[in-house]
Amino acid sequence: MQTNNTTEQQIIAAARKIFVQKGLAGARMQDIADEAGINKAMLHYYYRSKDKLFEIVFDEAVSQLLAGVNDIFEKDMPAREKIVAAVEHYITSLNKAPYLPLFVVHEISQNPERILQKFSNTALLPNMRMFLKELAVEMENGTMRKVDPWQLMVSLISMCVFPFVGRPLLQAIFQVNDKAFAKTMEDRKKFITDFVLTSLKP
Amino acid sequence: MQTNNTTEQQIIAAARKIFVQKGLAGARMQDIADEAGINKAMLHYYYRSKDKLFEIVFDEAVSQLLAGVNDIFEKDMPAREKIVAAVEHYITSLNKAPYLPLFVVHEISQNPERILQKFSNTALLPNMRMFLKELAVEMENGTMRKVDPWQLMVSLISMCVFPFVGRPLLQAIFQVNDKAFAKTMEDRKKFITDFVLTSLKP
DNA sequence: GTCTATACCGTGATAGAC
DNA sequence: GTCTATCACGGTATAGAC
Repeated sequence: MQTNNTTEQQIIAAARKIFVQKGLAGARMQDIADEAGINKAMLHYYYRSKDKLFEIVFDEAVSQLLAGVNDIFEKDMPAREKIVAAVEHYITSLNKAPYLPLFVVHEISQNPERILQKFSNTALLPNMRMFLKELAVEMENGTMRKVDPWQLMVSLISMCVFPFVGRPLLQAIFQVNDKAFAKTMEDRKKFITDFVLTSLKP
Repeated sequence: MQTNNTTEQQIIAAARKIFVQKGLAGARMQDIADEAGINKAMLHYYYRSKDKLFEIVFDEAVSQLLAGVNDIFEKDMPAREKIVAAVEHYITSLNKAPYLPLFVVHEISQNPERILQKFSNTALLPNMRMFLKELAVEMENGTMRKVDPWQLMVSLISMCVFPFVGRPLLQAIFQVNDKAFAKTMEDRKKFITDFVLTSLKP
């Protein structure tokens, strides 16, 4: 091979930026080409179509969102510590890629079928189910107040992820800039864990 | 006037459905025309452009999302009861229009400037600020555990709204159908209020 | 007010020279 | 591998007959 893979990488980086920003329908191949500093023809040379390119970016985004969380639930820890670890991991991770959740959620809603296969080859479901069982056991033992484990799980995810999804709206309502927002999310780690663990005290 | 406003209304209804489903960039004027049972030319006759039509639908959606919440915060009630009322109202309202939040949030992220003026002519901010102050007073008095009122507010919104935003994802992960989802959200009202009020006990 | 036909342009994708 | 030129299509929008 004469060429190194720099061009492919540049294209993917550019595609990631544009697709995440504008979505599949809103993104233009020209935008991606400009961002990568090449011309449209090259995009089709390396990746056959817009859809092919998008699929790569989308899959990568889903993996990034799910990575780590799965590992945490797998660890051998008390449920409470898993909650703390998950919140810590999730907010740190999202602070680095704040636009990912909205992108993924929007594209899934545009094409729900796309997501189904992605989940079949992930171990997320079994690990999450196991965690829900662990919660149920603690509640049965009386070491944790009884609540619906599923609702609890959804609440945890909501409290961590929603601020990033609703970020433009929240910033508009509460008048905070980007830097203040990131700082607030950093503080939010402690708030969520305290808030949740307090509510779960037996 | 020879014609009644049925056609206008049909167009708006169709536009609402298509725009909310596919977003501004993804929606086609042809889709809207088909949905309304007329032809494309009529769309431009009644509403000059796609953007004009979109703006009407979008403004309506924002109003629908904000309406009611504002009234609740304005009422003369203890903070705890406001929380209960807000959760009840919000989930009931979203169960009737589950795709609105994702639509609004996505379009705001595409064009953040659009939202700024909408908020300036809404009394949402002052009422919300007042509510935050009420929470702070209760915490000062010791009738409520001390937490950051802003983080609490964001958490409430998150727990109510996120399940609808992440609905396709949640349904995929936890394998529930539409009907079961609506029922689960109905149950969620009680979960959220119990969960939050328990955590806020002094 | 409602339709058909069409102008006009942007877009994804390809052909073909180098 | 990289570029320019171009095709084919679909999109918004308008003209103009009825």
